This record gives sequence, structure tokens and C-alpha cells, in this order.
Amino acid sequence: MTLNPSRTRRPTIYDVAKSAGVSPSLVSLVLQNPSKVSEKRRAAVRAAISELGYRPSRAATTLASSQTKSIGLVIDDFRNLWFVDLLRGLESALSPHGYQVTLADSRPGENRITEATDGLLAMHVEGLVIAAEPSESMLTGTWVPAVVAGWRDGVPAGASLITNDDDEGGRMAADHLLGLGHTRIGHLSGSGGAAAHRREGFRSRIVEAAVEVRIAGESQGTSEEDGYAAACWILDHHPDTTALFAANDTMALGALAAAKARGLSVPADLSVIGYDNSQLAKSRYLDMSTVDNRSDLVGVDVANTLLARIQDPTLEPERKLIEPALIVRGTTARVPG
Amino acid sequence: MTLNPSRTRRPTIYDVAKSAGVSPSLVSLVLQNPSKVSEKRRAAVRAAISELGYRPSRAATTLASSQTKSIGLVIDDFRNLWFVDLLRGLESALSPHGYQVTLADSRPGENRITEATDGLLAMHVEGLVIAAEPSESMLTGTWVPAVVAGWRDGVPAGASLITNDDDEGGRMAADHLLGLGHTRIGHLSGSGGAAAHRREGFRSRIVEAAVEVRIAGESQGTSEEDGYAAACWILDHHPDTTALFAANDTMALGALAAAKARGLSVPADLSVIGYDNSQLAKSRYLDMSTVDNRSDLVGVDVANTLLARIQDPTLEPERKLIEPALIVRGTTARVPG
DNA sequence: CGGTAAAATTGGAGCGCTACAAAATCTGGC
DNA sequence: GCCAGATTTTGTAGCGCTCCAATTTTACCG
Repeated sequence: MTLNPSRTRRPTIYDVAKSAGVSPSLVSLVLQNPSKVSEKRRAAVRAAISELGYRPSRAATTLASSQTKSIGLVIDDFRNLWFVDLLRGLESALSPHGYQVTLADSRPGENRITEATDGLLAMHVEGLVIAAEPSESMLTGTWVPAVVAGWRDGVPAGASLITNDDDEGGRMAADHLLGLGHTRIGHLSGSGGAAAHRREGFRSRIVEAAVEVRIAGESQGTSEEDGYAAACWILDHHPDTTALFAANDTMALGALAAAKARGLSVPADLSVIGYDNSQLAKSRYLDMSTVDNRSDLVGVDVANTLLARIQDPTLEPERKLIEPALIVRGTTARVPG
Repeated sequence: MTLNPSRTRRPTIYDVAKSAGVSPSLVSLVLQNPSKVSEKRRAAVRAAISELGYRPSRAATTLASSQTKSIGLVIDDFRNLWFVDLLRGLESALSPHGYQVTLADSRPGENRITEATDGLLAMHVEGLVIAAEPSESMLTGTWVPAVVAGWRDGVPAGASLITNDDDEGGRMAADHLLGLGHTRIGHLSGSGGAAAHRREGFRSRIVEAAVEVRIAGESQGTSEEDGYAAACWILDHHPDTTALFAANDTMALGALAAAKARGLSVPADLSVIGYDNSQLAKSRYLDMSTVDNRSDLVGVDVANTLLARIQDPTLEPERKLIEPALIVRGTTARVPG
């Protein structure tokens, strides 16, 4: 890598070949399968490459080999941090096979989820991970293996579904609160598919125990504000409530705010448990009880499914649930009194 | 978009041309400059495109036109949410010009920042935004316009620097605390370039006011744990401290934890102010005073600089600071007593 | 209607790389 | 020292698209 003086066009494989005194094919070979090239030429080619500061053109490689060794990940919003663990899981399982992950976020509005997907497909990704609310039509006209991660409603035909078992997670939260002796329990829900399953799992277990459950926010969003509003509703209409399960950690934060506003101390007066085991919940200050959806494991599984379907496209789409894990921290305690 | 029955290869521009009864060139023209094509053919081509479910190959387009209309954004870790606002700013300024943003994260370890950059360069991005601790050598051998956002140490030669004015932000925090009457003030710092500037701005203003400042964590990281440790150190060695300024919101969260552990109530006994105006600080529960580094504005500026340098590559790299803004919320108050 | 300029359309070369068959070179055994 | 077989290297033909010069069609005017 010398100082590449002039603003000349970037070096091509031909430049490298000429400089190393070999054919372009040989350079290509060095790039993809160095062991088939003699020691001498390999060294010469490598020297020429760094001498010229050559970087292979991804576009040309893709075009010529018609494979990109990359899979696309569609997320809805970078602020939803749960995708970070998913990404880590994906990468850990994918990189041993030489695959890379390309991200596209699909903010609502102009850049719809379909556009994000189209962009990825235009880049010839070999597989697609959809970590956003999927739309039925997003996959029409393509045969790229796809798997939906973390959502459950409207999975497009032909796509696999791999997610944590939200029903089971809801049951875990319920068992935890029941085990602490709570009998007046509220739930802050939301409108998405994941929230619905968490709600059903939670409700079913609570009802089994012959305990009443107050649910709010079923058709609302899942932001901190939504959690705050839902918690306020429950605490104002049922002031005897001693425990709240929120559909995610962010909503749980809203619940904490609602408790604080009413002078309730957590967990002495009110237990609060969230879902996701996000950074928030892990934080030393908040120290929040939660359910870990094991997004890392989901990621690994998604990667393996995709890899299998890339190899053998005739494979049927599957459907798999990952066991979540209860994380008990400092916002839940035995029922007061 | 019919049901594309067979797993045939994806349609090319030739398939579209044949189906529409025109030449491939015409199809290409429709794609990039529809107004130069007669109404009739345009409609025919468009019909064929959706009929076949055709999506142009990005690789081929790139190769043929040698321009990608995309710029690359290198971030260090998806968990550092400050890049989200930067991204929004970038996109808002870039999309009117038809440019897209491609992200690459550079986790420490195997996937070094240089690799992330190389990946982006291999994709022929026309410009590079580095929102991570830059390394001197990352740009050798390339002439792609680059700008560093948000860091200040070791900006590679030839790259512009655009960031919020961390010195000024530090001064704002200092003025705020001094204005509230505090005279025993601590600062939780970190080892990065940004932290150093925040520290210097803060210290200079405090010292001007002839007030003593206790600084901890100068050579540590900037996580919540680091903030906790630094806050513990200050509170234990200087129990009379009434205000803490943290180098970022996450560290401020650690400070809150330290205060809680000592039974200090915030802001009655101890004022805490962070930096970044992250989601955390905005949250209703935490309601944290902070300094907003206006990453959105930084993003817009970065985009415009890049655009200008793409158009005219002879432009000199610039250096610009964006004015931050003080955000007063509920964690700072007048000095007790 | 012929003629001309403008508008619309087309053919073909080439972007940088890989795949694959063909050619060149190297082994070692007799 | 020669030859079969293995190993290494090289030509050639695309991959799917854009660009541009050349060609065809259209519109308009006298």
C-alpha cells in the first residue's frame, strides 16, 4: 500500500496480474483458493495486491459468480435493540461458512419494509431474515429462502418462522409472580403478534390459578409512554394491584414511572417484570426482572435454517420455538403484607 | 408479479425487453430516465417489469455505471445508540440526491474497523462516514471522500471531521451546575477523544469559577459499570459532593446506581447530568438532565460535506463543530441547604 | 409532399470478475 | 532420458447492466 499518488481509477485484477507477471485468472485463484497456487506466484500476487492497494470489486465478483455469500437482515428500527443479539447469533453461525450479514432498516413511512427487502434482493442476498412485522406480499416473485424471526402474525408463504416461545415466556412470568404470592396482577400488553402470545401465555396461567388478571393496552403501541398509560389505567382502576407484567422492558420502564408518580415503591409495594432482557433491564440501576427471549439462540437457529435451505432449496419451511428464560432481578418481590 | 412458478433464474433486462417487445437499452432507459421514453413503451415496459417480477441487479448496475449512489457508514457497535440520530440526519440530507446509506459495524476483535471499511470500499461506496474511533491507516490506498463524525483523535489524513462541540457541551454542563449553586462538583470521565474534550471544557469552566472539581475514570471505559465505579470513588472520597457530570448518559445511569446504593436521593441530595440525550435520558422514568449533541444536525452536515466532496474531489477536507444544547430535566436541582 | 430537426429507439462494446476447458509445466518411475 | 499422470497456469466466454454513437421514427414547416 504505497501512497497511491494520482487519482487514477482503482486497480483491477488486470493491473495486479500485469504487475505480478501472471494471468488474471491466476490472481482470481489466489483470491479464492490460494492453496491451488504455487508458493512463488502466490507471493508475487500478494505483493502486487498490497503494492497497488487492490481491493476486489464486490459488484464484479457477484456478477461473475452469481453468488454473494451474504444474507440480508431486515429490521424495523435500529432503536429496537433486540436485533443486536439476533445479529450476534447470526454472525457467529454464519461467518464460519463465509457468509456476511447486510442490514436494512425499514422505518415506517417512505422506506417501507418492502422497499428494504427489495433493496436487499437487488443486492442478490442468498437468504433473508425478517426481524420486523412481515407483510404477506414482500416475498412475491422471489425464491430466496426467508425466515421470520421474532414475529408470528402474517408470516409470508414459504418463509420459516423462528422465534422465542412468547407463550411460554408469558407463562414463566405468571408462574414467577404467582410463586411470590401475588393475587392481584395486571398486564401491560400491546398490539403486535409477539405481545399477543405473551399475553395469552400469561393470562392462561394466571387464570388456571384462579386469580384475576387486569389487562390494559391490548390495542396500543409498546413504547414507554404506552406502558406508562396502561400502568396508570390499571393502578387507577385497581389500586389494589401488587404486580405488573409488561410486554417488554421499555413498557416496564413506563410502569416504573407510573409507580413512582403514585408514590409506590418497587418492589416493596409493587412488583414489575418486563420482557426481552434488554440493556435497560440489565442495567445496575434499574436491575429489572424480565424474561430473556434468547435472541442469540434464535439467531443461531435462523442462520442454520437459512444455510440448510440455501443448500437444498426444496426443503420445506419450518417453524421452531426457542425456550425463553426467566431472569429474576430486583423489581419483583413477595407480595406485601 | 404473478406467482413465478418455477425456480428459474431471476429475470434479466433482456427478459423484460423481450416481453415488452423493445430493446434492452429502452428498458434501461425507462429505469433511469422515464421521461425520455414515449408513453406507450414506458407503459409496456412497466407492465413487463411487474409481470415478470423483475428487479434490476445492483451488481450489474454498479459494474456498468461505476457508481453506486451509496455512502458507507462505519459504526463501532450497534448498541451505541447515538448513531441512530446521525443516520436519520444523513438519510434526510442524502435521499433527495438519490443516495443510500449502507451500514457496517466493527465489533472489536476479528472484525476490525479496517475490515468494515474495506467491505464498504469493496462495495464501491462513493463516500465514507466513520462514526467510530478511526485508525490512521484505514484510508490508505483509496481516494473515497471520508468524514469522521463524533470523534476527534487520530483523524486520518484527508478526512473531514464533523462532530458536536464537546468542549462547549462540557462548558454548558458546568455553567448549568454552577448556576444551580453547586460548589463541590465531580466529573465521571473516560478514555476516548470525545470524553477528553467534554472533560476539558467542563474543567476549564469550573476552574474559572474558582470551584474545585473531582475527576474520576479518566483512563477507564465509558460503560454503566465504569460510571458506577467512578461515581463510587468520588462519593466515597469526597462525600460532600453535590453534583456529578458524566461523560455520557450510560455512565450517568451508573452514577444514579451509586447514589441509590448510598441512600442519596437525586436530585435532592445529588444532582446528576449526563451527555448525549439518549433514549435513556429522554425516558419518563429517568428524566435525566443531559447535553444533546445534536447528532441529527451532525448527520446533515456530514452528508452535505460528503456530497460536495463527491462532486468536487479537489475540495480540501474541512473541520466543523456543531453547537450542542443543554437539556434540563429532573436529575439536576439547586444545591441542597 | 419533400425535407429537416427533434425525439425515440437500438446495437454493441465494455465494466471487473469467475468458471471451465485447454494448455503448459512439473513429477517420478523405468 | 522419455512418458503418463498430476499439478499449475492461461485463454475465452460470459454475468446483467449502462453508455453512446448510430439509426429509425415522428413532428412540423413551407
